[in-house]
Amino acid sequence: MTSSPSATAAATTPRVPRAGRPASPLITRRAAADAALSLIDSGGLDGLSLQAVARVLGVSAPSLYHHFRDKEELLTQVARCFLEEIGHQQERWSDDWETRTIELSLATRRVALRHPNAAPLALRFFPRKLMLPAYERSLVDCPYPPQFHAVILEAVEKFTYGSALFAAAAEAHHTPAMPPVDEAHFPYLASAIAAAPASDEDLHVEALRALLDGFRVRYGPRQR
Amino acid sequence: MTSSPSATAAATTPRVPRAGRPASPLITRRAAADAALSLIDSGGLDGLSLQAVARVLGVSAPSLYHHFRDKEELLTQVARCFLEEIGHQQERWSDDWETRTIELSLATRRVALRHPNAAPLALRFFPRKLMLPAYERSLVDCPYPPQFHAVILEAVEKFTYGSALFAAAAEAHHTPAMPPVDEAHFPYLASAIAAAPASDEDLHVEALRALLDGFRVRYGPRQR
DNA sequence: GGAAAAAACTAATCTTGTTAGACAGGATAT
DNA sequence: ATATCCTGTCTAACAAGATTAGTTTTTTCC
Repeated sequence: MTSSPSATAAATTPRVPRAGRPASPLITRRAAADAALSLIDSGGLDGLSLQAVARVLGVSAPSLYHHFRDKEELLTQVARCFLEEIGHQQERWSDDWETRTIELSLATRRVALRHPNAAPLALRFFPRKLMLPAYERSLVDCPYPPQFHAVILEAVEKFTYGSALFAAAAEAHHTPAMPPVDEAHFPYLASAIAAAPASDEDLHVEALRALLDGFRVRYGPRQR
Repeated sequence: MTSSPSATAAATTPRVPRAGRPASPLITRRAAADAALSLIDSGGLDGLSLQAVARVLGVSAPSLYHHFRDKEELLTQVARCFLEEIGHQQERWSDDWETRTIELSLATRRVALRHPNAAPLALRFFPRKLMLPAYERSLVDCPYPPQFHAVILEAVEKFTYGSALFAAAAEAHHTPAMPPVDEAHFPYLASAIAAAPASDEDLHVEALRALLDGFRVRYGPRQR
């Protein structure tokens, strides 16, 4: 965005060292975090080195320390980018509470799958402060009494991130979500898998719907 | 357990180098993983070095490579220890499906909180193969029709690990599960927190109960 | 115009994962 | 018994990478 076009050019060309303070900064926290995220996507979380980030930006590694206290702080920023992307998944969100809850949960899962290597960062550097508006938004039109709001928030959030993180981990390690199951040893499990929803996303939504049904029966108005 | 008492003694005494093959191996995969887990508990995941593990065992770092291909493989073993501990949390598990499901979920959460720094390993190196018996056990007496088993498994597992991992992360970083919330900006959220269950564990159980209620209403026998 | 701060650089350090190759005690087969 | 091989450890050395120190140039602000 704000980064000059020369920045990306410098990535391919061997970096030509410059001296002194440049007219406009070569590094922004934003650009560095974007570069890092992109490198993590392609090379894994452990594979990320400050040198690599610096190379993309066309600067030397120690220069990054002018913008970040240490690598941790850069990763914090990456986590922030990651979580922001969830909000940008959809132009408009549904007005119906249940529908919107499902939309948000799915969006989270999709972003995790788009950045499987970076997803664990969301766990390490979860910026709760930044999430507060989202929580508030989700409660404003929540159709259940306030004394149940905390439980509802907890249940939806933890299920959503649990699902997203595991899906990301499976994707990152190129392992199936479930290994081949010997029907002789595990007959119940085998038939459970055989009868499972076609796509993992369908499975996710169906599980979430069960939870939402639970809210209705447990916290909703008594029928009759 | 199997490790000789001299092993722990060597941790304090400066290691006296020995030559050649010892009568009985100084290193076992088990002892190494235990040592690593313990070091991770006290010094964090990033703080773990092979040298430190070796020091505890009273050997030199490269010796570990005779038992593990690389650090990853050691960490895999640590994750295995971690997950095993969940099963050892309770002597006997309830015969009632719902009760046992809650017991297992809570046990998972507690182990995560006992090893908050190690918990993320469960995500990176989830040994699905080893979990199969647990899945099967959980389905044998599941009171719902088989076509719903996959969804039920998914929902319970993902919520459980989501909750456990986030609780662990909060504990590891010494940050509260929820930051102080400005009542003026986020009135709904503020009152949700004020009315939340007293303990985080109560919150966890209550959320899980909502999910279990959801299964009942969605997959149980139609009333009337 | 000069001072101070900003933003980059180079050089150097230190920790760590990992590899290579040596060595010695136990196990096994003759 | 003895020669041989295997095993489990060691020491030495490397390469990568995070981080610190100190330098230099340019911009900005008075």
